[in-house]
Amino acid sequence: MRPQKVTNQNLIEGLMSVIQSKGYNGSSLNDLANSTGLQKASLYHRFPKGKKEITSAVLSFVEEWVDINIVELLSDKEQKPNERLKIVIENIDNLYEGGEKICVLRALTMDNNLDLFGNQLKKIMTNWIIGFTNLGISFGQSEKEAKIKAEQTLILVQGSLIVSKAMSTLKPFQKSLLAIKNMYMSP
Amino acid sequence: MRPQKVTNQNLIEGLMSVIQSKGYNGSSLNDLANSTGLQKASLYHRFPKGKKEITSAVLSFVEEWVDINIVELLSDKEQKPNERLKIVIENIDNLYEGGEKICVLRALTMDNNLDLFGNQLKKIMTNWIIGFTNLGISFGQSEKEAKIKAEQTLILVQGSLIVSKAMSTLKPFQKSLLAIKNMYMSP
DNA sequence: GTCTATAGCTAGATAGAC
DNA sequence: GTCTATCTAGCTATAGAC
Repeated sequence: MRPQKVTNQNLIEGLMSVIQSKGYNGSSLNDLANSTGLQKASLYHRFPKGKKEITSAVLSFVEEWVDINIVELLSDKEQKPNERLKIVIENIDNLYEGGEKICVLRALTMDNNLDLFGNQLKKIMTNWIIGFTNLGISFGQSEKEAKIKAEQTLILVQGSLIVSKAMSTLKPFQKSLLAIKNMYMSP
Repeated sequence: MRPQKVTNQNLIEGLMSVIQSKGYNGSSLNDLANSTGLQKASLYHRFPKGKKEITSAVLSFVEEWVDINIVELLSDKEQKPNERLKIVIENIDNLYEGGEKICVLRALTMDNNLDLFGNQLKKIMTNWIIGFTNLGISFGQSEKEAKIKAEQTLILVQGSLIVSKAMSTLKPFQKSLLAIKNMYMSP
């Protein structure tokens, strides 16, 4: 067997950036192959089911990323709630590059793709909400209140990314991150 | 000349529903033609520049709809602010069919089509924000405060539509409409 | 103004050499 | 495991009859 030209890790990062900016239907296998330095046929060797499998792998990567960089951090009772929130907000900011990047999740919520990836999308969003719910509880909120606010954080991030993109200014996203902070830190 | 089989109005409504659910890259000319009852070639007769022109026409329709059913109503000083808000919230609810429908604007901020439709998207969102800013001012807010809240309404609607879609429940959207009401009506 | 037919192309996917 | 070459289906877009 020949040696791998590209590690799986680098592969996924390249693939994700294409899907993130062009969406599922907008990303051709040529685009995807070019982003990795491999040929189309080689991509099929790694992902026999083609674009669907590639996208699913990207979503698995995102799921893991969210678990590590959001959910677990927010749930870590060894850290003060203030500190947890601060770090996670920074992570979210970095993930979307300050609001420049489109969210992979949004890119896949179109009708034709929901059948394919709906379960993975739901899981990632559910985990995100669980993380922020844990944070709210640590801040002394009731579980019900914490859940409502947690859902709100997801809505604010997703919504502000759209508005930022369409209005070509990063301010709405940045302001929403601030609003999330204030939601928890001030009364 | 033969008679038109379909009026322009009916044409646009069919076309919009396809683009709304499948996105720009996800909508083929066959999809678009089928949704209208015309053949592909007939669509080209009505929209010589093809899919781009079709999409642009849909966005013009949306722009007009927003102007009439949101911006103008919110700015109408003959009506009490409470009343204006109530009616507009109902209109938004109907537009998205309670949260079932994807927003055309979102569908087009996605696939790297911003080069093609960015200006129209920006205009529609700007108008939306102007409308709600006028409402806020009528409620006694400062212009600055009103503008911030207006932008917030757009973020909440867009964000909650995504979350509703992904989580397959209409609750986030419905709760966000309520939150918008409370944003203006309660202190 | 609408249709059928088709050109020309690019998409996703596969075969087989190395 | 990666490559070149190629298949077929679907795409956008056009030509021309009615």
